Amino acid sequence: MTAAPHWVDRAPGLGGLDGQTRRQLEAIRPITIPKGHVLFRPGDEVTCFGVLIGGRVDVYLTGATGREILLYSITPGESCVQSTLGLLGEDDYSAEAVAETDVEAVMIPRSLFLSLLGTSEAFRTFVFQAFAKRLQSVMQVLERVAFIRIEARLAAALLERADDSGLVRATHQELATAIGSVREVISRRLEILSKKGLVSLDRGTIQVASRTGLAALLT
Amino acid sequence: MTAAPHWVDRAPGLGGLDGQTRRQLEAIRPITIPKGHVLFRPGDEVTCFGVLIGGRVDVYLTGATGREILLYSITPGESCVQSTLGLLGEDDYSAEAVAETDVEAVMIPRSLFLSLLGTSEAFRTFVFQAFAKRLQSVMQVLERVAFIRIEARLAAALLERADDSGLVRATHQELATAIGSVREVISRRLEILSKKGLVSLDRGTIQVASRTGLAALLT
DNA sequence: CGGCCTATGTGACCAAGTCACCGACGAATT
DNA sequence: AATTCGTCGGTGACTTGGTCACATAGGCCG
Repeated sequence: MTAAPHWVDRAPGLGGLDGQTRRQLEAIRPITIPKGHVLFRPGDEVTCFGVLIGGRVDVYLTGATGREILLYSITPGESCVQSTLGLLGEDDYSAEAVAETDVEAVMIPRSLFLSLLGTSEAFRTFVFQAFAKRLQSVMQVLERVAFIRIEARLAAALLERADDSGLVRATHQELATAIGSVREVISRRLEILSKKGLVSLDRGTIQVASRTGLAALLT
Repeated sequence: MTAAPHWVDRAPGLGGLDGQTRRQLEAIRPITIPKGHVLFRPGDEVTCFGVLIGGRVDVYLTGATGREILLYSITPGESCVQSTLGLLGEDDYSAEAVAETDVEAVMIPRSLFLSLLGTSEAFRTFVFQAFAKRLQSVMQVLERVAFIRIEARLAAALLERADDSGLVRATHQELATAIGSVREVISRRLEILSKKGLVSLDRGTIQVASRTGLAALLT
């Protein structure tokens, strides 16, 4: 039988590790986290540096009124930048992370994390690039929320989430959170899109009828 | 006569440099940039890692319509995280940086920057912490724009900018950009605040009359 | 069937942004 | 002093988006 590759080899950014670093990381056993579990909330103390091996974790910013907005999703091979923030800046978490699927992850303790940063160029690069990527993406979220109108953001979200047959499995609430709006607004927009024949609606799903029609709304 | 301290000693985060690193940095001569100069625009290629020694640089995100929102200000001792993004992530600038005062800065070439990251723990910490700080602050901007109503954001901006006597030197347009809104909305809000007796208005300045009154709007 | 949870629909209203234009002030020039 | 010009601020009409309160409606399970 062929053994599954070790998790270190399943994290794309972690190539080029020297032997010692690799052995230190290999010694850590991945843990599994059930779907729906909240990995951390605002105010939680940061104790580990998390690297995702399988599944998906969504990170949300929560407002005082309970409204939430999706900051980014963490996919396999990516690290949790919120942890980096906390470990380096001594701050607590300011966002909330939810396991959207069952999740497999590696938790690197603070002390090892800090030591690897000093000793391993490859590890450092991994952490830095993850950082850069997240800052970019948070800036993009800000740009969209601040400058792009709902119709365009919604169309983009639908196109992004549609599978091969054009089906989007999401509630209006989920779409609203993803683009930083509220359910009622999304419901109304979707109804307009459906009257235009661009989508058809069903409980829990949206069928994209015309990708080109939606794409025309992106400007 | 007493010589002014070298610029390396005027950058708070750069303590604890080893001798070699320090000498490499000391060899770079600061440059001066006149007030109003645009240091970079979206799409510009990143060539250097900038550290600010004196003055203030504001970094804005610009929307398609020309609307701008202040991402953060760079003050002495701080680095330009946009540069870090570009140097590590191979991306071009996505924001615009404007010298708000005459500015004194040190431009560290890409090659030296990358080499120092590998050889100097102190330099690495400096870069990382700057990174963490900016990501935090961009997330805060997003949180405010997405969740906090204009009145509270404006009150916060006024309190933050008021000098000892409560005077704020800013145009309505500047305040609007700082909090991610538009001039007309700010003008109207300010008029309401002035009718409530919390501020008095003049061309180019706002006099805060009641800090406690403004503070009550922050919730 | 009846309860219950979740998803969605809807009207009224409020908050914020857009557009177009006006007037007021001040500095520089004539 | 009068003219010109650029910046700053005021205003009305309108559109978009968010809030609140409540109404339906489907699906699941006892």
